[in-house]
Amino acid sequence: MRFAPSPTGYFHVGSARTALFNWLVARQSGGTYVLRIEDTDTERNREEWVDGIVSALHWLGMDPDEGPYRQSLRTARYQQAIDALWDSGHLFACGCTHDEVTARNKAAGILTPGYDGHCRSLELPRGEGRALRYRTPDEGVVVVPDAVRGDVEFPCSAMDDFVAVKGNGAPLFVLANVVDDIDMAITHVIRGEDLLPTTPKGILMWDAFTSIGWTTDGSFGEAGAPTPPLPVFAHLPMLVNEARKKLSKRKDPVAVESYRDQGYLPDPFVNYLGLLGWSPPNDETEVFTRDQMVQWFSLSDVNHSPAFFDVAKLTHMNGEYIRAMGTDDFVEACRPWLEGESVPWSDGAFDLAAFSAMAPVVQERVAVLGEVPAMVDFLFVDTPAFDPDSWAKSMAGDDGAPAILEAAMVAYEALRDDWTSAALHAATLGVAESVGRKLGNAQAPVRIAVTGRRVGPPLFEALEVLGPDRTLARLRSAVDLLASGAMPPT
RNA sequence: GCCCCCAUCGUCUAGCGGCCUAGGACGCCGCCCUUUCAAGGCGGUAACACGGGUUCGAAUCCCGUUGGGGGUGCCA
Repeated sequence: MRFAPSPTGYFHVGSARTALFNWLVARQSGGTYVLRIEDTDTERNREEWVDGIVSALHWLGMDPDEGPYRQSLRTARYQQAIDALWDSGHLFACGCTHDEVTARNKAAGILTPGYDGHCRSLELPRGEGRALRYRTPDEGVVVVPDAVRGDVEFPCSAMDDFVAVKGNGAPLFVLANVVDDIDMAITHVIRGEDLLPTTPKGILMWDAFTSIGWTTDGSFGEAGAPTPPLPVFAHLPMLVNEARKKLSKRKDPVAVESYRDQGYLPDPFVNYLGLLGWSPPNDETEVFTRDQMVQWFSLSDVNHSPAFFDVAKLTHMNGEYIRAMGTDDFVEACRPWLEGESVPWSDGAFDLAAFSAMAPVVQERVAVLGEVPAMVDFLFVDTPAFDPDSWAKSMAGDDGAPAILEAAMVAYEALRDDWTSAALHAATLGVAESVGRKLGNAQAPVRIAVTGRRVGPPLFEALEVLGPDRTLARLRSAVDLLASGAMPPT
């Protein structure tokens, strides 16, 4: 099978899902999964997008068995195919522009799109500026045998003589696609449903190649093999946005790269993708491994209706996977987010040992790795960045805050030789009692003084890792800040 | 306009004629646990688009309607 994206932008989640389903069929059938870059449109393709596709597939754990092959490198082969189709009368030259066709249609009272067949029987010679159109049958139907939907019939009467070769001689999608599928002996064409309406055109062309005795050129195997039988087609339901429209590269968050950068893990990402348009046959669980997916997957179980890409559910699943990791693996996975360039602390301030000590309680609290730095930044900065709302509510807005902070300083000072979360817990409990509050309420000023926020990892574990010197210094400066009435640094 | 596809909770889905007073998951709401926040536990909210058939029996099969989507490029 082949995964055949066009390098016109970031790697799309819909493309990732298509790649996955191809990969699954390949893995379970012993087939070869080929990456083919469909870059015949030189205007819109850029090499950097090819790199993006390759690296995204690698991240997803779906490196191709072969490729990337590039259609842009196979123009000579397409030329042979064009000549063969021309010589056998399947193509005719047409110099009409889109505007001319529209104008003629309009003059004839037809306001709807479609080629009017103007040059069909003119027998124009091939030449610069003349496109080559495929002569579609006037009647009959083309059946697309689809592994997901069954046979889908398209009446030829509704099929235009479509352009197969541009006026400058460059092949268009359908032609390059079919020629490659033949040369590569593709057995399964698994792609998005948006391609379903163009499939009958490809089938027509495939049959034409068969009828003229077209043989493979040996670029992907044995030369001279006859055109293989039609592949199995499978058109996957579209991935849609909240408005139930096809996911748009411009308007929707579809770039796989951005999910990777936010700290989504490849395994839950692939797991979630597998749930879009398919579900395991046992209906026992939605969380499964790649191996299980390979074992259970079947094209015939793929749904027919569009699926909404739900980031909330993906995020939940990502969190489940994070929580299931071993601590060491979690720490390792976090490192790019902690040792990169956009961390909220200065160079060299990061301390892996300190983070590792906090890791278990952090791990339970993040759904994506990108949330980790904000969870532990207080450990690595000189002065915590204070959240204005937290300060306003539980410090400036709480008359009891200074007393709590003072009492905490005294209690913690005595703990210097027994600086453990358990001892800190007990001491803070004592502070709370002394001011007549519950622990949950009394720990708020301490938490803000030390971490800058009302919300964060469990306080006593955090204090233990921070150590007595910094903890006490922060309590001191919070008291001073409160006394001065000044706003804290944010 | 024409061609094609689709239709179960807000979302992803289970269901392939009786096991369905429709199950699970995400989300949302409530309670419990609790050191804030999470996590976890328990409970709740919420769906077979509509109309005809077929059948002893239909969410499941057929037809139609409506609604949504895709295609209709010298893009892929």
